[in-house]
Formats: sequence, C-alpha cells, structure tokens
Amino acid sequence: MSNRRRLQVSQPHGVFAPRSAVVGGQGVALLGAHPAARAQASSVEGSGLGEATPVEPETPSSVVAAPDPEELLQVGELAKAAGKTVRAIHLYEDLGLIHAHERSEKGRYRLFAPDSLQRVRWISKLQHLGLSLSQIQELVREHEDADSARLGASKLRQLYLDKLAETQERIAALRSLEVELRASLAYLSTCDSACEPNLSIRSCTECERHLGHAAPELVAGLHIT
Amino acid sequence: MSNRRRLQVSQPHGVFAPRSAVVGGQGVALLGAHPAARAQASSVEGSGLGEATPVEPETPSSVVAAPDPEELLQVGELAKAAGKTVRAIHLYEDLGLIHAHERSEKGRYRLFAPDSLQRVRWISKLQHLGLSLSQIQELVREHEDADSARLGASKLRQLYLDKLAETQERIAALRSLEVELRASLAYLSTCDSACEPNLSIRSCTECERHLGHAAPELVAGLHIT
DNA sequence: CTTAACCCTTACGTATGGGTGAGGGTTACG
DNA sequence: CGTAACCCTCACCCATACGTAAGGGTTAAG
Repeated sequence: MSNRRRLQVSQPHGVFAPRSAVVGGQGVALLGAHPAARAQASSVEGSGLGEATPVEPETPSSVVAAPDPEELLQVGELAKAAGKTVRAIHLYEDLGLIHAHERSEKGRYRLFAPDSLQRVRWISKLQHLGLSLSQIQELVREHEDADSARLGASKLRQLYLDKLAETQERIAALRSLEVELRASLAYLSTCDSACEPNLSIRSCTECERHLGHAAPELVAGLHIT
Repeated sequence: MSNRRRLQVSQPHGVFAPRSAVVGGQGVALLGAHPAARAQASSVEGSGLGEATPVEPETPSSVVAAPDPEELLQVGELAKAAGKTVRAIHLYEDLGLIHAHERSEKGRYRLFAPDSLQRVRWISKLQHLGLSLSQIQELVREHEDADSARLGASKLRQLYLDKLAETQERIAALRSLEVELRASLAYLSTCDSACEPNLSIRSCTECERHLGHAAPELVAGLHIT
C-alpha cells in the first residue's frame, strides 16, 4: 500500500474500525484530492512523523499554512473527534460557522482541515457560554468583515467581558443552589434515620423530628398542596 | 370600605397600580369566594397582622392550615410575585405542578393560596437544577402517590444527591470557562495596546506581539479559516 | 354606557438544535 | 457481484416552554 490513508483497513465489514484506523482515515483518501495533493501524498509518506499526532509539524512552507492533504478530515471523523454528530457539523457549515477546506472530486465529500476540529470545539465552548448558534454566526460574520484587527479584537474583548460577568453570575447562582442542595440533603438525612416507617407523606409538614430546623425550600416546595 | 381587597384602587385606568396595591389585590376580592369565606373575610379584617408579610401567622386553627381568603392570589399576582408569566402559571397548573386553592364563583378566576408562591419558586429552582417540567411532573406524581413519608424522602434524597453532583460538575465546567475567558481577555488586552491600527484581521494568526503566548482557544477559534 | 384592567378557554405559533429518513453515490472487501 | 461503510442533498419531524391571539366574562371608574 502506498499511503496511510486507506479504506476499511481490512476489518470485517460490520465492525467499527479501531481508533487508530479511524483517525488514519477510512474512505476518500486520494478519492478526489487535487492531483497535486495526490502526488504529494505518495511522496511524503513515511516522513517519520507520528501517525496522527496533533502537534504542528512546523510547516516551513508558505506563510499561509496549506493543510497536508493526508490530514484532511471527513465529516464523520471531524464529528467524532469533536464529540458532535455529522448532522451538527453540516448544520454549522450551513450557518457559515465552519468551512470545508475542499470537496473530493468523486463523491463531493467534505474534507476539513485539521484546525476545523479546533473550530468546532470553539463553537461548543461558546455554546456553553450561553451563545446560540445564531449569535455565534453573528460573531463570525462581524469578524469576517471586520475592517481592522484591532477593532475586531476589541469587539471580541467586549463580548468576553460580558460573558465573564455572566459566567460569574451563573456560577454564583449554581453555588447557591449547591448550598440549598446540601441543606436539603442534611434535612432529608433525618428522615432516613428518625422517621417512622408508615407515616403518611402528608404528615411531613408537621414533622417535629428535624430539631427545629424548618424544611429548606427545595424540600418544602414538594410538600405544598 | 370593608375589605383590603378592592379593585383598581382608584388609579387612573391606563396606569399600573403601585406595588402595594398590586399585592393588596385588584379584582375578584369577594367575587366568588365561598359564602363562609366571605363572612370570615369581613370579620377578620383588621386583624393587626402585617399587610402581606410572608411570615406564617402561627395559625392556631385546625391542623390543616386553611388559607385566609383575603390572602388568596389571582393568577396575575402570583405570576408577578414569582417572576413568571400568567401563561407559565397556567401551564404549570395544566401539568399538575400547582393547584388553585379554589375558583371564584363569578368569573371562575383561579385563586391561589399564598404558599403557591413558594411552590412556583420551587419549580423555578428545579428548572435551574436542570429538570424539565415533565421531570418535575414525574417527581410530583411520585410524591403524591408515595406510600410512606420515608420512602418519599429517600427518593428525593437520591434525586438531590444526583443533582448535587451534577451541579458541582457544572460549576467546575463554568469555572474552567471562566479561566479561559480571563486568559482570553488578558491576551486580547495586548491587541488594544500593541496592535497597529490598520492591520488586517487575517494577520492575527501570525501576530508576534503577545510575548510568545499562543492565542487561547477562545481567541484562536475565531481566527480559523 | 364605555373603557380598562383583570380573568377565562382553546388553540395555533415559535425558536432552538439538531434527529431521522429517503433516494442516490463512492469505495473496498470477499 | 453483493454487502457494508462511508458520504451527498433535500426535507420533514421533534421536544421544550412558553408566546400570542381570538372570542368572551367580570368588575370598577369616569
């Protein structure tokens, strides 16, 4: 075999290829890459670099890093690596959050540059920060037609400032919930030790077994008519 | 006037009644309450208790606390007090998460006991804990036909144990986002001070002004093709 | 009597972030 | 050549938690 990229790697059909094979590639390969890329692929092979290490190989080429055609990812690979579904990747592409580096000639497969993975992870982080996909879309668009680097950076800075404040609020809210949960658990532990086995659940509101502690709201709320 | 509950409180029509009036009530009043309740209302009035203080008046009555008919809340009052919409309250009622204590005779207005407010707040807290309304529904149903107090309590305890763990995970995740946000802000602050005004935003990937610090993922993600 | 603020029920609409096919290709393996 | 694993493009479907009328009451104020 002349290339690391090969299909199905001689695994039985109905079985998922092991991770190394999955990362190595499982379809496409030289399927539709540029002829140039194709040639490059066969010549580069055996370069001595680790199979799929995510370290940058110090590309000493041009300023604009041309992604090694061997490292292009199919949508399924990208999805799996990012913990997303193929559908999600498609969606992100539709929304313009991500771009395939190229398409294979034959099947028109999307081929993503390796840093697309970083991009998808970035999207996920923003989602966890509470941004919707359309807000991310807006952010990306603003960035794409930003006049200067400085202005773009300052926009981003403002966004992250807001998000920092928001995140701190959310943390505070969750911490207070945590405190309430702990109090509730402490309160409820009494039930396990001191409650008599066949008391009706309606009698909880008059329970005197909690050493004068009122039921925390998280507990009391359930006992309301 | 014979009662605290009165309508519109002599405010101009198009204007929202001030908070005190809102809490005091603005409709219904003796509109449809039980005749018994109605009588009670006029006799109890001027009991000397604070207008609408949420403290329990130590009801020395029967074991099952009969809500003072004067303190019953209309759906709008309840909603406002809980920071929800009327629609949301209706929804909660439909789902069986909350029950109107009674309906007025004339307009069939929902009249809620004061502790419904606590209940609604409880619902909100559970939502913030990540429970969906149907999960809350399930919890309420389980509780309602729980055989014994102890078993009910132990179920709740288990739930809250899970939620405590989950909440801690969420806090940890948010904290790590917070760290990333701070790092990104620090990184971006350099842009404001050291970046030249008319550099293209495409040049960010080769920026050497950040003292050898690589761009944090939250920043780098945006610069990807 | 009109207006305005509440309320009622019923019921359809909405946004988000995908899920889930259907119908059709491409490769590689046996 | 069949099968299985990828992939493609539509294009409809889904659950959640309400929003938003529409059509119709009730009261109190002017």
